[in-house]
Formats: sequence, structure tokens, C-alpha cells
Amino acid sequence: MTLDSFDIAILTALQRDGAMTNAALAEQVNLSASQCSRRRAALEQAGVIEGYAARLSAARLGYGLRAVIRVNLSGHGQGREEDFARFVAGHPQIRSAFSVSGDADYILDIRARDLDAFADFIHRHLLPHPQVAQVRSEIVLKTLKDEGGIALR
Amino acid sequence: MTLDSFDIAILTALQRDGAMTNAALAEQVNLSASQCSRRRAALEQAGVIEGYAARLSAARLGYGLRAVIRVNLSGHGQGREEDFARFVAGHPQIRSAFSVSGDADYILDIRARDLDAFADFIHRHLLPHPQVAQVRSEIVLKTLKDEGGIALR
DNA sequence: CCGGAAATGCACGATACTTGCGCCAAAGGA
DNA sequence: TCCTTTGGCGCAAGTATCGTGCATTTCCGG
Repeated sequence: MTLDSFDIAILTALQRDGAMTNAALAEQVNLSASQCSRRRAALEQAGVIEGYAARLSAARLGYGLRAVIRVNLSGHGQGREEDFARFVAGHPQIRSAFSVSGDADYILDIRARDLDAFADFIHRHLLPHPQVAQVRSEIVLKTLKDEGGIALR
Repeated sequence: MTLDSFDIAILTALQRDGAMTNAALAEQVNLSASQCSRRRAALEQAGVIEGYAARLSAARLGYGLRAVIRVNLSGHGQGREEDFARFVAGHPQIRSAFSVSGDADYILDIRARDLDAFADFIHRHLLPHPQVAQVRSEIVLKTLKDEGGIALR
């Protein structure tokens, strides 16, 4: 699939507002609503648009704390990764988890209601995990930008 | 605004699929479509749902590289933060930026097409910034989980 | 200059959303 | 106990939005 400037405009607009009407989209990208509909369908079909998600307000839901945790695992036994992946999958406080190159083995993006809930997660769940060797936390003080998605040009 | 179990079910479902039809939502949460519509509107009105966003496939768009960068700034002059905030705002490769407690001053979530584009960003943009004192990168090797949003219970 | 494939806009049938309405169940007062 | 009020619910009608067939235009390649 090859993307032209219309597609890029459409994708950019839909990242900002995925509930946009085809008519509004049409106005924004200078195309007819029907063409927007068709291009949208094609982009979804091609898997460029994976889906749509509601963005929720963490503040209004009482989730005041966000943190980035770097984790090192001990040992190198096989099954070590699968084991940690299961741990990640089973803990909804972990919103994102990446295996990374460099100093740490994994980086986790954590959401919690408050510092107590966060400390609880660290001390009752993460640290007791048998393969976790080291944990270093950075708590988010201020969000300068949080766009998710991808910048297209 | 107070949320009951229906609201939580609706929010959870809409985080997974924000383009869901009210009828589908109704079936999933055991409510009528009209009530789903009303509750949805109320949640949007209250700001609990901030909006909707299209999720794009980084892979299909040729954005193969993701990295987490920890940055330390030099000095403590006032205006230092505003300056760095402007830098962040002006660089679309930076998808998220957080000021954090702990070892680093800022954590950045970076997306780039490939290692070259990433290196270019580091050496031509980030490192030359006058207030950047130290930069430590971790490149994402594998994504175990990437949900964004918030887990409700 | 011409032919054809691809893309576009229009119009209309189909689908989904929204809201007025009557109903019901729970809480509180007489 | 009985009545009233209040809030939430489903149904159904009216309205907005979507998706597609079709004729037209645009853009290349020959």
C-alpha cells in the first residue's frame, strides 16, 4: 500500500480525533466525504489503521501516578522471558512493557492510583518475582507531551 | 461524576475498540443501545472520555524503531524547563516527554524510521541542545505489551 | 493527440445514533 | 402501609451518518 498526501492528512487527523465524521474529515483534507470513507476503509483493510481507542482522563478517574520502571532480570535460563511476559500480562498496572537494549532488560510504563498503590505494586508484586534482580523507578512529575501514535510527514 | 460497574464496562470496552457500535456495546455490557448512547455522552461530557484516537501500525508505516531516552539537563537557571519544553514540542519524533523524579530529569519516548534516523536525531538535535548534559538511550527490542490507557476495576 | 486505468464526486439506500415517552423499581414521607 | 418522588430503563420514531453504484474527470503512456 502506498500513501499519498491525502492519506497522511487523513491519518494525522484521525490520530487526533478518531470519531471524526467523514464530512468533517473531508473538509479538513479537501476531499469529498465519500472519498474519505473509501480511503479510510482501505487504510483499515491494509492494517495501517489497526483500530480506534477511547482516550480516558487519568486525572478524572483518580489515577494520579505514572512511573517508568527499569528492570533487570537475573540469570539467563530459557523460559526466563516467557515467565516475565506472563507476569507482565497478568498485571494491569503495567500498561506497556518493552524489552530493551542497553543498561536495563525491560522498561515498564506503570499507572497507579497513588503512591501507596505504586509502592504496593513494587514491594508485593514486582520485587518478589523470583527472576527480578534489580528495579529502578522514575516517577512522572509532569507530562510535557503524551501523544502516542506516530508523527507522519 | 460517579461511575458504576456499567460505566467501567463501557470504558473498558471503548478503550479496546472506540469505534464500537452502541448496539455492540449494549450486547457486551448487558444494557440497551440507547442507554449506552446516553452513558457514553455523559462520560464524554464529564471529560472522563477525552476523545478517540486511531491506532496506527508503526510497522506498516515504516517506523521500525522505538526508544526510551533519559535526559539530564545542566544548570538550574529559570526558563530552563520552558526552553526544553519548547524543544520537545518542536520535535515530532518525541511522542511523549515526562519530567521525572529520580536519576534523570526527563524521559522521552522516541519513534524513528530506523537506526539512522534515530542517530540523526540524537547527534544533530538532542545532543547539540545547549542545556542537555547527559543522554542515555535504551532501544526497544521487543514490545511485550502496549496498551496505553488505564486499567479499570 | 488519444486511449484506458485509476480516482473522484454525486446521489441514494442502508445503517447507526439520539431523544421523547411511558414504565418500573427503590427510597423517603405521611 | 400506602403514596409520592426520583432516577434509570427500554422502545420506537426521527435524524444524521455511512457505504456504494454510477457517470465523469484526471492523469499518464504510447
